[in-house]
Amino acid sequence: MRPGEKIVPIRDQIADQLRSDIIAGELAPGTKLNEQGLATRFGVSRGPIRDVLLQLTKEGLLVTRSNVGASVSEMLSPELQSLMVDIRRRIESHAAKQLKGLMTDEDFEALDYILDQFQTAFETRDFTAVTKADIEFHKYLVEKAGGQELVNLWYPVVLRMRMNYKRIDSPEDGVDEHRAIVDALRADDTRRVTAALKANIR
Amino acid sequence: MRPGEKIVPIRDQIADQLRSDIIAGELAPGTKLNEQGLATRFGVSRGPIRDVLLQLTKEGLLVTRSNVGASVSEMLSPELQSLMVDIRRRIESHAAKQLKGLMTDEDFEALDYILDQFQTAFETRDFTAVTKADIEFHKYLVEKAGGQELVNLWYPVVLRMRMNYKRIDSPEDGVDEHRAIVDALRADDTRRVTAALKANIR
DNA sequence: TTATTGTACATTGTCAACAATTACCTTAAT
DNA sequence: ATTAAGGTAATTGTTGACAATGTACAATAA
Repeated sequence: MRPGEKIVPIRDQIADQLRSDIIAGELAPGTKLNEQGLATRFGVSRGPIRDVLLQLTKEGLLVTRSNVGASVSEMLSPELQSLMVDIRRRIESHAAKQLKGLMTDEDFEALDYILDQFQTAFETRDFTAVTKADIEFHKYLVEKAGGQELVNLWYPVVLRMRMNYKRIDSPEDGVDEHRAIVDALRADDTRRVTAALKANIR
Repeated sequence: MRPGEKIVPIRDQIADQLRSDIIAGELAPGTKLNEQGLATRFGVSRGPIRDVLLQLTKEGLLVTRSNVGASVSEMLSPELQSLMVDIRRRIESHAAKQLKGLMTDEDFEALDYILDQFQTAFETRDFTAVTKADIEFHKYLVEKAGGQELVNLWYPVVLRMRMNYKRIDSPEDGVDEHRAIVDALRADDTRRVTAALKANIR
């Protein structure tokens, strides 16, 4: 197989799809997810669907009650929301420290590519794609800094934060903010990276 | 049915068992978990086992590779470990704030009961039970303060922290530290609660 | 009318068989 | 001896059928 050609298990694809739907608000909080329905929709049996529902439940996007099923989580209380922001900042600040002297040309190339997608998505008003690119950008840094381990901690926090945003407050200056982060990373200036991240996370 | 008599699904019981084994160190990092083996051991089919493995993977205790299987996670790096401590303190400090004026007599009764178990477990040198009681204590507070939502965020952090402890450093004065927390809660003194929690989390 | 009980239906939980993928071991060539 | 290729066994992924549970509604009694 050609290197770089990666195989994505169907269950991950289904999970991505549902995550997008939830974050984009197409599945409103409280919406009940029927296993058989999803199975038919995605053309698989209920087995993989159950895996996906369990996964999204652990990520905080769904709430599952025994023998009843899964439904989309309600919005976070303001208190929890600000706690999430706080924790996410902590994690990414931590990542910024670890990244000192670690970024390679390939990394910057990858980040630039993600930012291009971000820009395009923003210009075409595809806010779902904007959100995905935004998450992808930060995820790249978090993974680079702390590996899958850190991503696993960080991911549920971001998802829960994103769930609470309306599509309207997609930041006009999101691209600039992210470019500021990349610039600070290029300068290998941890303090500036941290500051740029804090400004971007809200 | 009498209230308080709760039904625990077998899959949760299996998950609890495996969690204990991992945290107690009986399943060393890197140990591969065989689905069929676990199924036979617990007398169920592979279905529920797969659910459990996926769950523990999301909690960070296991690492799963596609088409290969699940194995016990490796220890955290010192950097990640201290980040975990930091985040856990943030969460429980947040909980402390929310608990102001919220604790009832029933709550204190429940906490005292957990502490009794803690004491007994410690005296009989059952360190697995000590750990469970310890986690149960903090979990009670976190859930009371922020509901299942907050527990879902907090739980993986605690589990990953606990995994890295040897049984030897089971604190001699764990009981006292927890009594201090309860006392501060009784006095409804948020600052003291926070301080007591911070001292206990390490 | 209201509360309760029983019944039918829909949905989730579990299971065992089958398919797909990976890991291991044997064999052969350099 | 080392490495590569092939085949076999073990393991995970998926499926459809069946069991267990919960929900909704209708019938009944207070």
